[in-house]
Amino acid sequence: MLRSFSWPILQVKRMVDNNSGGEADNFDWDTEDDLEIDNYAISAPSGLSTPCGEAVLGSAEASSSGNSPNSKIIDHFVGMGFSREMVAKVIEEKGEENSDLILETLLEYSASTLPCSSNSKLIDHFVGMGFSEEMVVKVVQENGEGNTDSILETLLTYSALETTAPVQQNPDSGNCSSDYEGSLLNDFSDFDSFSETEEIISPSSEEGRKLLHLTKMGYSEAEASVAMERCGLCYLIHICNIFLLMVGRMSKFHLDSIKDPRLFNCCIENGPDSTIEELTDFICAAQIAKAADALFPLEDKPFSNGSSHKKRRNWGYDLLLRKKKLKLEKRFDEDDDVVHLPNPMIGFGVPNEPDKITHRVLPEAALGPPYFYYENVALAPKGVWTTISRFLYDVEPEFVDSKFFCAAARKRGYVHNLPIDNRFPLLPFPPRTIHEAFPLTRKWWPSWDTRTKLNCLQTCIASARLTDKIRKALEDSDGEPLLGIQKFVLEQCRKWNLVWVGRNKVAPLEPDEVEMLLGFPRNHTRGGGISRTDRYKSLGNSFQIDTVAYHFSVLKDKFPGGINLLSLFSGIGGAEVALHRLGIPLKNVVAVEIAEVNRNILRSWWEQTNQRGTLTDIQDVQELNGDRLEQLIKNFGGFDLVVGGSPCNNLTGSNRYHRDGLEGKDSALFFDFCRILDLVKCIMNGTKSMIV
DNA sequence: AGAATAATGAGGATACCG
DNA sequence: CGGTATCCTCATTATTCT
Repeated sequence: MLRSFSWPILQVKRMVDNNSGGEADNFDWDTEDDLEIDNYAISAPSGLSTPCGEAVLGSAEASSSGNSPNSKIIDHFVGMGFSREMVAKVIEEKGEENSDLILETLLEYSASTLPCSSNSKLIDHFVGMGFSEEMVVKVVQENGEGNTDSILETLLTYSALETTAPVQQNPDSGNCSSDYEGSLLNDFSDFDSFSETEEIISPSSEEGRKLLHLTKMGYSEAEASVAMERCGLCYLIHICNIFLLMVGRMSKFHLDSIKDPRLFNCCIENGPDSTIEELTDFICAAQIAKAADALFPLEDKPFSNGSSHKKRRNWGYDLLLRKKKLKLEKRFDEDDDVVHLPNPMIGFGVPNEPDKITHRVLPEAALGPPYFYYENVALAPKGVWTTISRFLYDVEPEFVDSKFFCAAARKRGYVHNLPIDNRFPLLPFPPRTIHEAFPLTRKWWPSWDTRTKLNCLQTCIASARLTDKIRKALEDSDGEPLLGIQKFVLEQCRKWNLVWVGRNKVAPLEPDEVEMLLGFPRNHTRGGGISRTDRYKSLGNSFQIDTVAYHFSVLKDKFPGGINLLSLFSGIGGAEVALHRLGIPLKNVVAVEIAEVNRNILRSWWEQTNQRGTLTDIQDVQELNGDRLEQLIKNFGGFDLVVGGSPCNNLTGSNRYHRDGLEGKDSALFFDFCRILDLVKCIMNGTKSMIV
């Protein structure tokens, strides 16, 4: 019942029906990996000890009345949800130096005072969570104020009734037994279609209230709309709140982590199996990660030996996700929503091949503006593409192997909402075979190496030792080498993309040869202080220009005056180069790229090609929040195209150590793509309707 | 000389296909 | 069930920089 997709074309044309309609998974209420509240209590304080989340900071500043030395620290803790008096008292007692100690004490106090706090305080507490005052008063009267758990349960049940009753008749919904969470989860996790869900849980009369509710909780209005549009996040938050209340704390800090888009994934992946335990697991992991961020300011980087702080940003997830992965593996065995890769891998069609598809029906939510284009490796672990598609408005991925465009294979999936008729390729055609690409090597090519295409260009090259070993093995045999040797050599050549450069001599490709194969201008990545290793790495992570340009070509007619481009994970500028080579003028380009070498490459290409538009580079996708986007969009009136190929290193088979799927610390940045795309859509639609 | 940076070599696992 | 492909990471060593 769940996870049924609507990829019309795929279903009709390519998919052998695999929708066997498995039974609904049963609920998993076991507590095999119980959340340890102790752990939580330890981890969270350290995280809270330093100002970290924007929201926390923001609220602290907003409410800050003076600049006395400890007003800030008081505000800090007040921002976490503690009362001002209590914070002041504790700071008086313990001094303001040791924030860990302060927090611990605060927690002790609040744990002991919460249950017997004054009636009005208790009511405020729940009203602060978004319940209406009347409802809270009523429920507190019914339940007595001693048992906050049952108050919350009842509140949740009531509010669920309030929103679902008009549409859905649930005979059990009247009682507030312990399985209420189950029914709630069933309701909100019915993700068959978001629009349907939306109808059920947010009838139009409720919408404004919910939006208000979310904005009150610290969401920007745009984010709140996204959340509501997506899956009725309100329920999710309620459920998380149960846990937070149990732990005895409720603060913006927590909400911050709930806002993490990965939570969507957590819930959606688990579907009806989502348990409180899993959700709380998730939050806990998020807290740990956040705690790490807060604990170690940017100056000292204990986890990374020098480079990205992205690494530690996500390390807290590892614990959880490893656990979760095991569970998922079990479940996915029965799951049959696996994306089948097309064979031949030509997507909706490639130049010079028959079987083109020129028409498809996109889900309404997917329609632009803006156009979007997302790319990643085709051969990702099971379920990854299903998730990606689900997050990108259920658009069917287009799987294309670049071997139909150039002399090297590159199997990639692209999710986009571009038109697909009247595509045209870049001219001149690049070399399509190894011999065309490297004519000088032809005379060294042995007859038994029958390759005509290279394999995927990767980020690493074969070692000198390997090519030496191959040379020796070949020299040892007179004339035609033994079949065993041939097989070994061929295997290594395929694995490492070796080419023949002399008698018995194979070699890895040079960086400029890779540039040529990928469709970049020669020396695109050369010079400017970039090491050879980095060149290989950047190139190996890049788009194949001819392939991407073929997909982008449909934009040429639509944007004769030029295009505004938001390029996420832009790397060495594959999207920019592709558009440029198509002759589509680049008006305003915002490129987000973490690696400095890559930003330099793009910047120098930009200058060398005498671009007349403006290039804005941003270092980290995390910087690109609603405010920043709003400002950018206001400046030049919206993006026409949002492009991104998020990190694949946790998806690719080449990764021996951390092939963790979409949850991997780098590949999880996919969710930032979604977040940003959603924001862009919201802001642009918002501005349009305001103008009109 | 010692620290920072770059190059090197070794090293499975997953998933698909026939 | 073997054959095959995969935008790779880690520890160590070499090189460059200060």
